[in-house]
Amino acid sequence: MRKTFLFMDTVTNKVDSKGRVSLPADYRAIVKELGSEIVCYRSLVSPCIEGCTEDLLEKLASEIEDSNDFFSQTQDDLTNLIFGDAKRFTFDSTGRIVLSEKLLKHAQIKDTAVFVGKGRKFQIWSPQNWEKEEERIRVEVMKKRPVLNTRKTGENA
Amino acid sequence: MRKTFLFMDTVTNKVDSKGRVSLPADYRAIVKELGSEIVCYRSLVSPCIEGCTEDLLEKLASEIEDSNDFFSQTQDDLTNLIFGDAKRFTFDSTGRIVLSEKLLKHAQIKDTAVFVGKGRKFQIWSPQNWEKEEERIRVEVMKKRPVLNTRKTGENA
DNA sequence: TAAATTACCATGATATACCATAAATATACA
DNA sequence: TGTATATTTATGGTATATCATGGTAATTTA
Repeated sequence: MRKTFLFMDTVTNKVDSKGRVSLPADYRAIVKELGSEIVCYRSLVSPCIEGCTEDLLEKLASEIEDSNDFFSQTQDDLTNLIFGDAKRFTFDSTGRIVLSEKLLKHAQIKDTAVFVGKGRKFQIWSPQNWEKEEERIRVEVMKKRPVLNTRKTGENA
Repeated sequence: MRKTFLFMDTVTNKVDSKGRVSLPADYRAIVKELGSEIVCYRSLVSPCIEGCTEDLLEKLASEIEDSNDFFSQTQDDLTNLIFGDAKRFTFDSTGRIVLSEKLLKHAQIKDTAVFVGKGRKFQIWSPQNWEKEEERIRVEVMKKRPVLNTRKTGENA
């Protein structure tokens, strides 16, 4: 039995004319082993699709429910946005899901999708947008690096 | 029920044309006993590959998850950088992993890999780069410990 | 019944698991 | 202490399984 469930790595797959795309095998293995399902929604801040297991959304819902934080209203609103947008995506026997026109348009994906692991979540980008985003992140993280290095879990790499 | 799990020592192994390389036996023993897997990613600051057990990344994921909120931009950047680059590496019955072209290129490794233990993590260097790095570290340490630097020959330093 | 959606099959490319041998290390024994 | 033997480890080669992807059949739905 596996102990860890992390979406990792960056994988580029083709998207056919029907919006079909193979979910990376590693991702499928996680979903299968958790007995969960994949949920996708439009990222609130970036031109990309965001995905996670249904488990995680459930956890998020519970947290909001149990929270007595006065300032959680913002997060509550954001959560509503996501749940309003999210949709389950089951993959067929060959491991493909069919992304909707709405999602593809938001991420500006035509015939190629880039899956980017984010631990509990993952993102799906167009190659062009991901290239830009990767560069932005690199610059951003380098700026904050000294701060990160003081953290116990901070990578020195 | 082992007490300590530390990657130690420096081991040099061959890398074949397919990127296959034997993980040092001691490293394998740790992974096996933890029931975990090896995860590797490009070092952000050095021309080398970094590795650790999946457990460690899992812990990191949980900490990020708990410390920041679900929608934090900082969290987004961090997770993209770390998990987007990291990849699981399972070794076969003979103890080898297959390093990706991306990792090998970053570390400038051709046919020889140097494994360097770093406790919870380890690094993989090309012989040339490791030689330089070792020298750099030596100089750095000496700067910070002038007392030790009374001897002119730093052979045993 | 036409269109759209979903499930299944086929195939080439790639990655992975396995086998055999060589080298290195540890162990046993004289 | 030195030599022989056993055991673990490293490495080259190859068979096998997996994966991504194009195509098609079955099913739904409008």
